[in-house]
Amino acid sequence: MLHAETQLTELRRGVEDILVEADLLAKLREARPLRIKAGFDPTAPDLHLGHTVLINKMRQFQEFGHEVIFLIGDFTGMIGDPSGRSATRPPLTPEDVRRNAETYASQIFRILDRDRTRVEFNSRWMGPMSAADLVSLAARHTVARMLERDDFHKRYQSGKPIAIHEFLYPLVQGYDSVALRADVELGGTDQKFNLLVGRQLQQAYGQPPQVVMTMPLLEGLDGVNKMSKSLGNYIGITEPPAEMFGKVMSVSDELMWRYYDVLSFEPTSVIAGLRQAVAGGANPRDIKVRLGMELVARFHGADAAQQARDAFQRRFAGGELPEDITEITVQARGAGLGVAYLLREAQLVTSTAEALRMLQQGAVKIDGERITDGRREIPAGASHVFQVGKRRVARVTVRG
RNA sequence: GGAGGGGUACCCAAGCGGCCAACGGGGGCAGACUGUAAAUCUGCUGGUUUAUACCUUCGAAGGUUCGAAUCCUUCCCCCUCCA
Repeated sequence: MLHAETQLTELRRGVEDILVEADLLAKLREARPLRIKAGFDPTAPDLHLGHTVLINKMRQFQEFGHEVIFLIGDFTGMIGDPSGRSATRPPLTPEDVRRNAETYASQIFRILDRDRTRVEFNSRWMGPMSAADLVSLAARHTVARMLERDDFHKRYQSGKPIAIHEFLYPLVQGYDSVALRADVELGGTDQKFNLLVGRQLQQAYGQPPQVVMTMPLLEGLDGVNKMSKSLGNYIGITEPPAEMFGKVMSVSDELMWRYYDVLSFEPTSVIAGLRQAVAGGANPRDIKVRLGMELVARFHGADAAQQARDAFQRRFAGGELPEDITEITVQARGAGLGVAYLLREAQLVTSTAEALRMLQQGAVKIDGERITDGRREIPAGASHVFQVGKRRVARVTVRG
């Protein structure tokens, strides 16, 4: 096992907060595999790179020889984390939970080592808990401490209702740490309060308190908002290689470094070297290519990464067409079809008005030749490659 | 319960009787350039068989007017202050 100080240096990377760092160092010095816990929602997972910041940290612990526990909060899911939202979630059936757990597995084991990951469900210990046990658990925490949590505090102050069961969510999550005898718990910065409750409960149950590590929320492709599916600024980990690579390349040169810090597995020393290279005049594009390849390789393998890069370079640097072009057939009206209508029928644009705009802006090419006349008729039976901008391409055949 | 402020296109936000398909910003798309789907600059950013035309849109429904996002009535929804 690596020297404790060395581990700590790498583990600190990309982390928002470590509470308490001295405790972590002490635990690492014990030179035993630590139990690293991270909890996940049992709702349908569709992970993007933002989520992987946390999973990457789990992997890092794993590489250092620690025991990683992937905890699915199937019991907690029935309560619903009160953080922020007011609407209660619909309860999940056991089948839902099992199916979601499988989906999780298929996604996280692209990063984590399956053989060294322990998957747990908190219903295992929460399910059999008796009412007396629950009261006993509740007795170990105080209302005043609960009200320290920001959203509880605000709601209490403004006289908005707080249901009793909402207090149970942090308690149960904290009790999970007791049940697992966790040494470290990982979570997003928004989970800080819940993670700290775990610390307090462990002490109340006579256990050494876990170390809490919070991970920052990753900025999305726009570099401003947090990465989220609803904002559309995300890179999903199941996206096809070409898509994933392209999205990485679309990140600004500045944001690229942020992604390097929290998403890359390259050692910090290597990244520092890359920064120096760019400062010395190296093309940031090439550094970005490197990051794109690392990420695509992680989720799709090295071959796919090579292909994605080569295709990208041929297409955008070389101006070539992509290799597999979508084939579309549209119906002629009379002897043929006007270009503007054809583009709409082929769904390369959403309306005739947009087609005319694109034509006017010189965005449309037929077999590589730029055209601006939307009235041009494509005769029935003809088949050409149509491009709208750089990214929309299709081979369109006009059927008579 | 009382007083006031507001609901405008994907988002924010101007307009307050005709020149409004509606300023400006963000986002998005496109072009140029390039070192890339970076940065920068420029243009576009309701729809319609391709249109100095027509249709739909400014919370909802009515009304006044030659003409309304702009005025009136009713209704719905948000926010702030007082109690």
